[in-house]
Amino acid sequence: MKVTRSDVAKAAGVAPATVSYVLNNSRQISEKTRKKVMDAVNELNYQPDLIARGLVTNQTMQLALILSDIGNPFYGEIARAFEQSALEKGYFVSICSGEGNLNHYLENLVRRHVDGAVIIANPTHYQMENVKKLVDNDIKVVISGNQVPDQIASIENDYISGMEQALTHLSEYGHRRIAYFSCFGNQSRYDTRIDGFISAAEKLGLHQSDILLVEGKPPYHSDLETGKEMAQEIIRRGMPVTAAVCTNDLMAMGAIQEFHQAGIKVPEDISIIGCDDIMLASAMIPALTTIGIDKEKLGRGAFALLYRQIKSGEIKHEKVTVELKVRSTTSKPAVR
Amino acid sequence: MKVTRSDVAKAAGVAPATVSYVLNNSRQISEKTRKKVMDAVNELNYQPDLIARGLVTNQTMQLALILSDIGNPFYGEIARAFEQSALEKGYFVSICSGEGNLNHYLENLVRRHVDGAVIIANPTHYQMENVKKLVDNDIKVVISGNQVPDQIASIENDYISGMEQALTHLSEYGHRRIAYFSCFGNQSRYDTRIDGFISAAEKLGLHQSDILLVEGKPPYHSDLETGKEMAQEIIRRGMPVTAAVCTNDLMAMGAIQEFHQAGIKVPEDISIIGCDDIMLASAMIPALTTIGIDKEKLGRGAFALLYRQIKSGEIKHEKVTVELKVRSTTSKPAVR
DNA sequence: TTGAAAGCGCTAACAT
DNA sequence: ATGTTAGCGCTTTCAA
Repeated sequence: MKVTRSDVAKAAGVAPATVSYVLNNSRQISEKTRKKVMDAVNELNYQPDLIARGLVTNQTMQLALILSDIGNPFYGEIARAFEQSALEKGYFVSICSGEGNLNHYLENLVRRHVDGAVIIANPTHYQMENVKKLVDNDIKVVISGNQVPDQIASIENDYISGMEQALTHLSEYGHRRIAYFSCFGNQSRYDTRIDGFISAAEKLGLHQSDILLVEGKPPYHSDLETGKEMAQEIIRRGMPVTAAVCTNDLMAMGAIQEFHQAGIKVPEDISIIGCDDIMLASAMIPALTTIGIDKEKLGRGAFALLYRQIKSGEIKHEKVTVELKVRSTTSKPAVR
Repeated sequence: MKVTRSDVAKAAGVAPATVSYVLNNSRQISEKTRKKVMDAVNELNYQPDLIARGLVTNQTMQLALILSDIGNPFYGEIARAFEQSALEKGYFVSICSGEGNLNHYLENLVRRHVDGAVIIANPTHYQMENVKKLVDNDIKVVISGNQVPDQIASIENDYISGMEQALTHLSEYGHRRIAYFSCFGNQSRYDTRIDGFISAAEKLGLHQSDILLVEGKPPYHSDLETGKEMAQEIIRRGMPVTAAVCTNDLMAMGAIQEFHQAGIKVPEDISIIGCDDIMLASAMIPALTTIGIDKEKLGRGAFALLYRQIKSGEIKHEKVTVELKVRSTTSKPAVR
């Protein structure tokens, strides 16, 4: 049978409220009473019911982490970091994934009284309007990977710098004709990667006709399959580029595999750069050159931002630095 | 401001309870009243508060998925499948990961009144005793990857068959000296992989002195690093085997990388077999030969088992078939 | 320093 | 067919 506060009160010979007071440290309590209560608590192994508490305090000590796809190791690694730091502060985290249904989740959060939510997801998978509803219901929100209004906290990777590092690296090797494999539409301004790619290309003096933007299609997946399809497109077009930068590592890996199967060598025939630096990027052979995202920092940073907002209401916008990891899928282009 | 049941009742001109009755379909209601209520509900966009409801029904429509490491794509893919099917039935899922702290989580679950929990984790990361506490508190439980008492439902992969398939495959290629890289201790009986390996080796008539069990060390991680270390050990011992089967793909990938760096070719010099068939196993080059686990089936099956138990109390033990995926990290051993 | 009592938003047993 | 009422287990205001 479940032990309640009343059981403890009875055992300790005090009023039920007193038990709450000592457990929450919300009142001066005599040493004697405190001891009586604590003894009973330990004896009965009493743990306050969080649902009941939540009903009155409107605090559930529960956070939601909303992700495009928990099966993607990139999100998995972020989730690990986020969860770890949330746990340290006593929060429970619900991970909400499942591509199409993100809106459904958002509605659920207010009914469940979560204290806060972090959204790290493809912007095409949810509506900002629904996020506003969270805010209206006093649920604190932190977003990554979208254009957000000032009133919503955010944490973003510095993709502009990342793309510049990537293109500079390729340029130094002598690449002039470079593709970008985007999981978004070319007109999308959600993501700064495309802009970063374009402006870096300009800065390096690449001809506009030499850069090739391969765009994604709804529902804008960013997985192995997407990368394969884009590689196929490059092959179909007769290999008009000597290098390609991809939206993420999964797409890069898919592309590499596709090229490999077509007998096109990476990096000899085409250099490939990914983005994210998932754990396996460095383990594959050849090791993937990629724009390294600090997933630990992103996950922990997102929590810190959320926590701060819950505690003090402060809304901040943070930027996380990224660093190109030069490995073995890039090299000088073959002379011809 | 939050809209409550009373607001709806007032707007519809009925008693608060009536609102509950129509929403829950728990009583005969005249069409007229039903319409009045539903109109008010839609007008005000009322959503019953799940915390309040949970307090009285003791049902939270919330499930916990307890995983060793959500950063490991194997678990990520399972989580995706589990979450998907839970969502279809209206459940919310909290993913609890973070290696050392699993016990901490288990305690939390009863305070949060989750309706059920699925544990797919390294048995060394939690105590069965704590699981019993869940059961005592009427939280339904399904476990995978551990030895469970009959009263606890389970879903297991048929590793025995998997190992037999793997060793038969190697044997057909002519391998006689084979290692097993375990993330567990050799004495561990949690996991059927070791047993499966040993009995398959016997069945195939391999000499006991030809098989080499490399065992893990506390805290029994099963990641890239572990695989690397074990590969080093094989190298240090002068390559006494021509093939190795690993506890999971991550370890296999780590091992392959380590061998590669030492100038030992896979599969020419040593054949490697993984286990899990994570998404990237087929994408890497060379593609990984691995014991394929049906993660979709495992995740969905775990939910189905849990759901059934919640609805009818029925406790079942299920076995999921596995299938060796022969790819490119295995070949005939070099003659010498 | 402690106790009593109201109420969080809901369900369900009891009345009408 | 509908309304009234008693809790669920807790926090917190008000009283002593």
